[in-house]
Amino acid sequence: MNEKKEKYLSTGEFAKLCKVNKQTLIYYDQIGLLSPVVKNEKGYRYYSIHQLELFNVIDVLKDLDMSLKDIKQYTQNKSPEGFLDLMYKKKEEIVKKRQEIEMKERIIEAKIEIMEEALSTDFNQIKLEQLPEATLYLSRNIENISNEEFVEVVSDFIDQLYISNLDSGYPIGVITKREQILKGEFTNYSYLYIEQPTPKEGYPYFQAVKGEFLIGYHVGDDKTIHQTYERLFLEMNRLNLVLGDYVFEEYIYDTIVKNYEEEFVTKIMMAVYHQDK
Amino acid sequence: MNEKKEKYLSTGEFAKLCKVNKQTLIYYDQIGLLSPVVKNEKGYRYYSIHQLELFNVIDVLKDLDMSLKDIKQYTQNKSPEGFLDLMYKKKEEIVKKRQEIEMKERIIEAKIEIMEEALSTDFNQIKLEQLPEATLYLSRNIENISNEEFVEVVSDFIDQLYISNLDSGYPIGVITKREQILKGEFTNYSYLYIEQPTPKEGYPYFQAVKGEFLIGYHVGDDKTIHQTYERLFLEMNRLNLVLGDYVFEEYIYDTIVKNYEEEFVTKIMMAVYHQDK
DNA sequence: CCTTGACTATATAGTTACTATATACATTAG
DNA sequence: CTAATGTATATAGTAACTATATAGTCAAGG
Repeated sequence: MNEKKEKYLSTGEFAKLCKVNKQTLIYYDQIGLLSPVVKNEKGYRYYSIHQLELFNVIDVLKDLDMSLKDIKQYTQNKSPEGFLDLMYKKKEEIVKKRQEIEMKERIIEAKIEIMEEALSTDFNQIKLEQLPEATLYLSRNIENISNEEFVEVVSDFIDQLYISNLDSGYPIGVITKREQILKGEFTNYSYLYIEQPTPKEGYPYFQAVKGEFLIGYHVGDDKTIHQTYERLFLEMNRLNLVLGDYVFEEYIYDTIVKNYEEEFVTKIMMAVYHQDK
Repeated sequence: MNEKKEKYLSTGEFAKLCKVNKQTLIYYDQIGLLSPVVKNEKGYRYYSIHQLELFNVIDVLKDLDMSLKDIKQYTQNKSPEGFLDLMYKKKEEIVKKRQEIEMKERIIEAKIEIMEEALSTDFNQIKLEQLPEATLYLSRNIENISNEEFVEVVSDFIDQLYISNLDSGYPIGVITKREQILKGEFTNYSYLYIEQPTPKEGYPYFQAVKGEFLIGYHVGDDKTIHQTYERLFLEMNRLNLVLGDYVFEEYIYDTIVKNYEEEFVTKIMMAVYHQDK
């Protein structure tokens, strides 16, 4: 009969169950966070399986950015009510954490999509394409803006993306109006934007665009982008096209995948329509 | 015209956008992970907004347990192909990470459920209840087992839970057969089990149970559990019930919410049937 | 023009949660 | 009975910040 004898686990065995280093358990014992139920005369530690549940709870709390000190605070003053309160709080935190992970997953997926497209694109070719309707989240107007104002607009824009969970992982692009383009002010942008593949209801500042676009790629620094615009204008003339209201620019290769500005690639999408219409 | 002048952000401004401490950016500059595009003669750092995208990528990689050293390794040797490969790899990792978070969310939910039930329960009362069908994941048989064998069974059981994603957050319980109960060997358990609220197809070792149960609560150490069993037997007699094949025990209050064994609470669920049947 | 307050910088020390190493004693398997 | 494996303590090292101390910079107001 094994009624009397309780079943214990050595430090090594318990560490294996917890999937941590043995030293970590010794450390937890030292700081008084999780001590074995029994310590024999030789100083050997013995844990009970019930302590595995406690370890798992500690592990979850740790994952939710609770310091070992704060966790210890709780474990030294345990109660069902206190634990329930803690769990209510941590439930909210873990939902937020999950959403952040989901967001990061979307970012990775978006990067993969962009890179795959880029790697199968000939940057010398100019294409005429019918682009589908898209929903864009826009910044405030940034025409002829000062550096300080620009910083503020960008900050607000990024903050909005963050607090409203609008970051789709797609790159931030810029919109330039026909007016500026015709004046040759190719970098006097009007808005920042980010595409929203699954737009949410109830958000303002969205603008749908749809129609025919002339698409070209600029390789190199922004300062030389007029060269690519000239190539695009030539192609427009050749195809008997007229410039529409807006031009969209997106970085395809930027500081994330290239070390030098000369290797950066910007995708230029000009709204156009047929002259004979 | 602001064509020539590029727009820059100071360390403080950029830190706010990145949602990190200014010191962190200085640290990243020091280790050569992310340096500002411009550093003026006074040593002031100026970042471009494009660097925010790079920071975000670094942040995602960091979240996926990549060391700053390894991230630096990549950033010093950038290429679209290399980045795409990295993203493919990290996509898999983040899916795993999300699943782990989801699991932890389930654990928290299960703890809340158990605590809420416990807090509204009178541990002195013995109830007769019809329990619905439940799917249980069982360990190997642990009757009359030695300590070493027990450790192995528990390890295998926990490992299986982990690798098959079967941990529902519900507590691990024990099953004792009528045979042992009648012999008074209340702690000579036959199996460990964990309830599976959403059982997965294709897993063996599952056993459904359903029927009438006499439910009581033991407050205190396992060693005194015979006292509660005696109370349960009295109630069985009073209600003209006969012991069924199995008894289930689950810890309701254990080392997670109570500091002393005398305060632990075990829920005992005895399968019973009516004598006159 | 000068001062004040908010910014910037560097250098260095401290923190958290491990993790590794060195040394010594204990237990168990052949 | 020895070798291999396990345990222990003590101490030092690590990663990624984070805080502190000290000093230079800059723009705005009196």
